[in-house]
Amino acid sequence: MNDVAVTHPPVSGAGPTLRARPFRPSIDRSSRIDNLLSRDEQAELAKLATVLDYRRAGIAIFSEGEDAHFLYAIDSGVIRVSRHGEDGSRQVLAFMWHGDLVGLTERGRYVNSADTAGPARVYRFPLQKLRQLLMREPRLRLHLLTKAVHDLRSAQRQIVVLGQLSVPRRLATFLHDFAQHSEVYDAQTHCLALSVSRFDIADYLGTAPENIARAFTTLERDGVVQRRTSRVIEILNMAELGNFHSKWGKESRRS
Amino acid sequence: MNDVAVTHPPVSGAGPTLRARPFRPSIDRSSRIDNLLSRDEQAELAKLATVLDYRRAGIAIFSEGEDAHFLYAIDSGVIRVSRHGEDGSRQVLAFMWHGDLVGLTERGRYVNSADTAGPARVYRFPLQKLRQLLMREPRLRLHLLTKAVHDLRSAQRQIVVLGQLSVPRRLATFLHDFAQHSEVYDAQTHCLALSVSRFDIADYLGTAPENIARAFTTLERDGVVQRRTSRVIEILNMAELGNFHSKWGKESRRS
DNA sequence: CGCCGACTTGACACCAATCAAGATAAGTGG
DNA sequence: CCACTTATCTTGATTGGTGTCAAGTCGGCG
Repeated sequence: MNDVAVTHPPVSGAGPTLRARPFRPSIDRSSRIDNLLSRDEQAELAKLATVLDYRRAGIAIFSEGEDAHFLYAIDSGVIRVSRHGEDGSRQVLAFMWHGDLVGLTERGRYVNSADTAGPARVYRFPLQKLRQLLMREPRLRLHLLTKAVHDLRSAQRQIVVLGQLSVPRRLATFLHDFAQHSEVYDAQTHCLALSVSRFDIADYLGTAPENIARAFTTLERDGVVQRRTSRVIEILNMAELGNFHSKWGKESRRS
Repeated sequence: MNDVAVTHPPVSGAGPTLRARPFRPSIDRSSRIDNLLSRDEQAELAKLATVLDYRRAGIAIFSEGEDAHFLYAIDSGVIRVSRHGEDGSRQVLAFMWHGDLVGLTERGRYVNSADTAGPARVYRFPLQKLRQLLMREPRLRLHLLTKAVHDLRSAQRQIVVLGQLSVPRRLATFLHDFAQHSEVYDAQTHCLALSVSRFDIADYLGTAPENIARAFTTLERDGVVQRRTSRVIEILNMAELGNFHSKWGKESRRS
């Protein structure tokens, strides 16, 4: 019944009944969406945007292989970007936050899948009109280039994490990254509210949920974190979490 | 003595004695460098370019953390893009080929290191002048955006490889990708000339050289490849090489 | 209050990391 | 051109980390 979205349906395909609502260029949290863009450009973008509200976790925004008609910009919530194997395996490529763009395509089709990791609001832009706007507004390209380069750096970092680090160290890195987002980290209490499941973390770090639990135990034993509940983690030593080459790491080999 | 480059020195820092030589917009192999660019734009780019010739493998083009002054476009050869751990470990992020751009930066510094995996020729563009040109030529941004998005897809693919696949399957994927480049793959004889060492492959696939050798043995046992020499691989079953989810794969788990 | 899913812990097998050593190829100097 | 030196590659043996199956605990929701 309430399983999906609301005021503006998130069903894929161009919904004829969608009511376009302007998206707010400047909200309390500094919107990274519209950095670099002038007022006019923002206004033009806003005319294209549709607001989608997702009520709960696990709702598909789009799936890999589908014909791509939209680009999505996240307003609030956390979006999982993932890729699925035909055997049922899943690799979470990234968790996306406020200001991030989602909807990477290749030859007109989505390369990845995206779904909600919890309640979320996103802006939806029709690719066709976005392309036209892109032709008219060269500055918008620079903006997209900045976004793409940012995502590229993140992806490369994840390659290093998966290629070099042990599971406990991967988890430490993940927690460190997650704690950079004030939506889920309270710097006062040093408490991190995980908005994703152990399955999500496991699929993001290329391992199994059981190993995530074990890795938490390891980190607790070494005194860098403390589980308040399974979803609320108190961070005792943030510096150690972010330190790639502290203990638990795999080791090197010579060239 | 001859350890480094030639007609146009590759030493970092703006070399005052460098002689700018126009780079050829269209060479025999379809140059992916200048797709989407008009003649005028190509000409402008050419005026900025310096040609660097690297004679042998292992020469650093730039290193992570350095102040970034140049963007590099590969003409011929294979370039390793990698990141180093303070413990001596190395993760090869990508092998770059003719037409690829190298020199990702963050806040004015190179994020990665790049060095030659063999003799190579690259074009070098001063970032300062490139930025000016970028302001004047909006189409160039679209070109760079295309490149960045391409690299992003490649990086995401590598995340899946490292996160999901066993070492033999990773090697199979690597060989499949390498064989897409006609510079090193002879479609007639089905022979792949590896221009990189076992160390390079190991660091690219997040494992050790010994395991690469073992993975080769596995692939041979299953009849998909055959080592002619350690650097020349005959490919017996290309389809199987590219099939992510054939045998040797790790398995799934449910959500 | 009780069911159910998410999380955790334990046991065990297996893949991969590591150390050691031998085989092959390549580069160097006589 | 050959002999020597050296790096690269391969194989073996052993250990440790992680995948996997199984069971138990915790917490939330009906």
